[in-house]
Amino acid sequence: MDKTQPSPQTAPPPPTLEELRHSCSHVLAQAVVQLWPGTKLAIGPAIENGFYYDLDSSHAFVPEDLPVIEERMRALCKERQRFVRTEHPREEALKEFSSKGEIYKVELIEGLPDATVSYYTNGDFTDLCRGPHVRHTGLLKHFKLMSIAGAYWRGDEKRPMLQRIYGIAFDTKEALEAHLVLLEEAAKRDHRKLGKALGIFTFDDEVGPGLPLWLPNGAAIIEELESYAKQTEAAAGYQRVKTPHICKESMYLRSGHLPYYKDSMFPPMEFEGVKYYLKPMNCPHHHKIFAAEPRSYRDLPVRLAEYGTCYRYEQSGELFGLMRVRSMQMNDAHIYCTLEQFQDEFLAVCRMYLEYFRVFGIEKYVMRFSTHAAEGLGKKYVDQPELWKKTEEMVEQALIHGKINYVRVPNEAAFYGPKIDVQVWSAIGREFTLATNQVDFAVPARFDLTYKNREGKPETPLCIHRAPLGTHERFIGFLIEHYGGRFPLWLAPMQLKILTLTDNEAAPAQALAERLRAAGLRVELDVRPEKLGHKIREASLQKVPYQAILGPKDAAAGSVMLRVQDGRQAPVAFDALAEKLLKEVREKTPAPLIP
RNA sequence: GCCGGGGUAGCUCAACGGCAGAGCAAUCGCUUCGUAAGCGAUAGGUUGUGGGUUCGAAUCCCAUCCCCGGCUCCA
Repeated sequence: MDKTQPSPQTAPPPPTLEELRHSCSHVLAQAVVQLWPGTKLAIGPAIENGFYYDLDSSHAFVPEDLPVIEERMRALCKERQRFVRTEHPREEALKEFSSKGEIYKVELIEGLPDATVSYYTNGDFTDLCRGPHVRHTGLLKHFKLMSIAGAYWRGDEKRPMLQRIYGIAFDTKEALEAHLVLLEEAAKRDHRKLGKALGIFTFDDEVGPGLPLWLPNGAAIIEELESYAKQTEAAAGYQRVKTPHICKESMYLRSGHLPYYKDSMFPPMEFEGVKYYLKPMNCPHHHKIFAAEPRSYRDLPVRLAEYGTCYRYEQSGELFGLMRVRSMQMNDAHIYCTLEQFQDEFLAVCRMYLEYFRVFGIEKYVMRFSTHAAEGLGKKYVDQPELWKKTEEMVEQALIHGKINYVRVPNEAAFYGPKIDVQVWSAIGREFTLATNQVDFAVPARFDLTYKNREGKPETPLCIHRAPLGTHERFIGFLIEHYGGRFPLWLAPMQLKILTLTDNEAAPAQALAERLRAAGLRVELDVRPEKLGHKIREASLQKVPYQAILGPKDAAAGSVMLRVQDGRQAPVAFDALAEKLLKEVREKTPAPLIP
């Protein structure tokens, strides 16, 4: 009923998501201050998919507060208060906020370089904010408060912990609802939930947190992944090695890991006066294999691969299902090569990634290229700054040359070289960090790794650390969510379930199962005296790719009715069944096929 | 590690100071059946663990372990 509404020609552009989200966080703070006067305000930025506000209140927020706060926010929005931006000299703002005891705002202003700072005011509420905001609160409609959480002030664990309230905001009702549907869908696909329901893995209090136990169905997936990886690596000229799970302290002192990563390693065990550590990575062991024999430039590149089990003492609060664990099986390999060979080797690794993405149906990916700190080389730098820079240039050139989709992220490199994190997006658009690769110029020298060059002089090789399939733990966690538990035939723990109609089919069903198993297929039998609908339901809930229905008519015809979960089906002769399924397994068909 | 929320049957959950329950799964019987739940019966528990308060504790308090949402971290 806004009579002053401007004509369409002069209508202001619709608010952007950033404006909506900033404004929502402003109104959130306003509502909280009204409900709990004296709450100190910290910061309320717009974030991907939403916004949050950090608050320091004598009131301890509980989830039940969220609807109360949200109701107050909606009341404020109904008032259609204009947001008014004002500029104030820095000193004046400092004085004003310190007089109010807004210590966090004071610190924020102190960190701002500009001579003036901006406030946004609506009604009687004013907040320090850079903006931008929407014109008035009436434009804020499609938002929802989601959760409360603790957050360290300025992300520093040594500083006070504030209370953070998260919300989401969109420009349309449809977008908000779509996002909520996505969250629901994500919850349904949660690998922890599906992993349990499908009998893939479990945790046990007495085994310990972060130490997954792989159940038979999980082990079946592991075996398939591993054999695929081994096949791929063999074809790419990798050699397989095996190394122990522990080693002496001196190796990690030499590698340089111990000073940096001691906190993330399980404490050492000591015997015969020597400390031994569980290995948190395979690199030093592989370096020792490289060093085990004299190497010539003719031998390079040397590619050593191992599905090595590593142990990392992740903090208890960091553990998360299969995604962050304390024992992990890595699809690891180290490539030792010359500077000249670097680009080809690096791109071959990238191509292996792309092939994996294709096979697993990963459509969106990005390589995060992590370099050294922007200013100087920082503490992580070991020695030889020229070589460090050169390595980064080499990596970046290889990425460009190979037309690899990458983004540059400064200051997140490993201590021995630049890092490439592989981000992928699952079928429902959730982001995962699957794997991380490093280019290492530092550690081979520390291990005195050398090869004889053409002139017979010793030279230090470059080392590429690569793990395209990451760890079994994280990769299978990703696959569960990516496929929603409906694995392609080659990975499915149970590939086919034979469902009988009457007792008369029990014997032929058993014979067929034995035949298929002998062919190498994972087959289960359901001969219980249950109705077919019941059996189909159970097999569907177990997400078995194929159901083979065997009734009197099928038995007479010498075939089964091969059914997929969505109900499509076709008869397949006993004699043709194994080959049909094996073909799909060989070809790694993404979804079950009905002839 | 930090802030907050949780932990009840194999699973999903109820009971919230007064006899610990339901559905599904399981077991046993009946049913021999054609495309996502056939019928009946039985069994299933030291309410995560250890203390405390109380006539009485799943319920209130303390400690501890584990899980969840975040923060921090992620070689």
